[in-house]
Amino acid sequence: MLMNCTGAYGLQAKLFQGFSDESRLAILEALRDGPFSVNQIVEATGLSQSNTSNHLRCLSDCGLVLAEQQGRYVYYRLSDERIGALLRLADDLLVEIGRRIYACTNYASSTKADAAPARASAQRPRRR
Amino acid sequence: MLMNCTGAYGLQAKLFQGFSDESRLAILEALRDGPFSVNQIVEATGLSQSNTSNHLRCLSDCGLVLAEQQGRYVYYRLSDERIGALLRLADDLLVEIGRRIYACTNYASSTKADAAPARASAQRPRRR
DNA sequence: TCATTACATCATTGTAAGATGATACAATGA
DNA sequence: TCATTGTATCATCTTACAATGATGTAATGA
Repeated sequence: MLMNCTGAYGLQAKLFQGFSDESRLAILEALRDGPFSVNQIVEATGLSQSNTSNHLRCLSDCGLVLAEQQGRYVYYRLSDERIGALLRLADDLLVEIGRRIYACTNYASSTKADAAPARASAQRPRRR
Repeated sequence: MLMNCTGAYGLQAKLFQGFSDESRLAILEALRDGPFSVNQIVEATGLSQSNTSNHLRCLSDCGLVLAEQQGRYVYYRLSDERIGALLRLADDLLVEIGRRIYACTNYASSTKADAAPARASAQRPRRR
């Protein structure tokens, strides 16, 4: 399953995990223009059909989208207008800290020894 | 590193990934009461010291917290007040969809054959 | 200079979960 | 009843990444 959500912040973490994937964000953004069938979402996002279904199941299980069957189509829509508000607020935040996030390498970057030198991180304060 | 953030929603996904961990949420919540040193955060959250440092590095790299060294202490604080607003908005959302998130099993639940029967999911619409 | 404290980093391990291709199932129409 | 279309599920692979314990390093004080 997605997470244990045992601790105090488990639910919140789980909610944010729903937003923490590029494909799911693309789906949620597409769904802001109204209910769409799976194939319409596939076309809008460029994801594969099974991948889209997987993410839709995740989003549906997490309560972020609602599904309604009409004939052989299943139409998905956002379950709450505050989802859009949250995405907008995140956009505001990104304006401020976008560059820092872009430079984010986390503590796994040194293991791959790829681009950014981990020992000479310029984002965090260095000792004198 | 944390993510590739190549696509259109890469930055947003990365931002939300910063929020998508229970330990990091606990740290962020603790930091809403003002700047704290690492040890203070360790005490407030109950995480191990190295684990706390790892998460703080992630949060710092992602721009969600700022670090300032004073003597041998490093004080961390939230980098933007909208972080608190975003957490509050998430709380509002959770009031609405909390139960559904709690029941979230995602598509990995069936592989472990543990609790919830995957074939008889009651959260999503079933065909007639 | 040495000990202690505060914090960061490293190496390792285990697990979560995204992507894919194949397949199953359901709804419609011929 | 059969073919087609729309969607869901499954098995598998691979990678990301959280946690841990050990160690490194900087700042302070004795």
